[in-house]
Amino acid sequence: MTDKKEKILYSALELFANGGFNATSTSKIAKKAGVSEGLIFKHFRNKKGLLEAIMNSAEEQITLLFTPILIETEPQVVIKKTIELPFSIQETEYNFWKLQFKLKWEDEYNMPQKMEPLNKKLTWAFTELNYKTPKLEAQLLSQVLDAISSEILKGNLTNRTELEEFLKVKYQV
Amino acid sequence: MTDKKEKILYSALELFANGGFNATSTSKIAKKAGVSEGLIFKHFRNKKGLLEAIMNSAEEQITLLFTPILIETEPQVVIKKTIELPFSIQETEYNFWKLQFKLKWEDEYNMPQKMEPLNKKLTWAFTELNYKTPKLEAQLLSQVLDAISSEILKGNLTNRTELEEFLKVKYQV
DNA sequence: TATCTTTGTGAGTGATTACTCACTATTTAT
DNA sequence: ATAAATAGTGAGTAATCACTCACAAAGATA
Repeated sequence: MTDKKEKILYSALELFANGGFNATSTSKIAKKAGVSEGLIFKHFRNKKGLLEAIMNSAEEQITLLFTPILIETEPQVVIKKTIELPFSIQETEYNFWKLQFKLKWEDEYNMPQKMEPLNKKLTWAFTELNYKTPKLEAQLLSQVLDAISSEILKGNLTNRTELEEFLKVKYQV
Repeated sequence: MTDKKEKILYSALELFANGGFNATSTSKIAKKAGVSEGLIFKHFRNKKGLLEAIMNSAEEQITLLFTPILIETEPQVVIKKTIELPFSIQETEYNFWKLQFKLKWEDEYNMPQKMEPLNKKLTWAFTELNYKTPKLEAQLLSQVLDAISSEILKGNLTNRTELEEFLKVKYQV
């Protein structure tokens, strides 16, 4: 990966995440990246290919986040680590996740099945802990974390640590 | 409000909600509405004015939804009615709310303070019911409902009634 | 009926769009 | 050292964009 190719990807990510895909022109991206507009099409074929190049790394990123939870054998720790997920997002990764969450509203990129492995594991954890309806408990918790992640990324959440502690107390983890 | 003006608004809403504001051209709107493109600008000045005309009715719609909860005096009923909110959205209103939720990701239209009255009322209800941290409970519940609304509007929620019942049992309402 | 206002049209505008292509500069392989 | 492959440029293109404007039709008012 050349330096300029990386700069294109990075600039596109920031512009797509904050302004949206359609509102971001290839000329803007080129300008921000400090390259000629033509180079974008050399490296990524077309504008959509540039978005897909960004999206492709999402798969790995999600795996990276989920793995420590999926290999956990203690049900309480599974829930604890899941709660910690949205609060562990680094600020340098905000643009990346902002784009992911935004794109979930586009039919083409809305892939709810990506959450399935985590949901399965959570259902198992709640079963182990003798919750009456573990499947619904898992669904609820993952929705809570989706909402919290959204609020964090939008910059609306002022009481992060307070909320994290509250959830841990609620689930006794 | 003339017939054609309404047709423009309705067509724009559907296209904005499903394709996004920037991806929807004024010529597409005119075509769908069966009017000349120029009429859009006669009625709404510019494309953004058209979006704002749609957004203006959001204020009233939210008030309409919140009022029955805000005037409620029984804390348990406040929580019950709040839980019922996302499940009471009519399918004919999906496009409208889809657009609202999408726009929450745009800085210009992200207005978290719109939820404040409901949050205040929920905090009061949880206080009455002797919850230890009523403010956080209110925050959590409204986030849950935000997430559920999103899933419904995206078409990802297959077990609506089951989830609604589960929440009511959880909050004993 | 005559006049004024509102509603509506559609061709035309300059600006911007995503993308191409002929070309040059720089690496890499032999 | 030379050839081939890759990285990079920037002017150019057709299509589309939001928007304007001169004008016509329809309604309201007098």
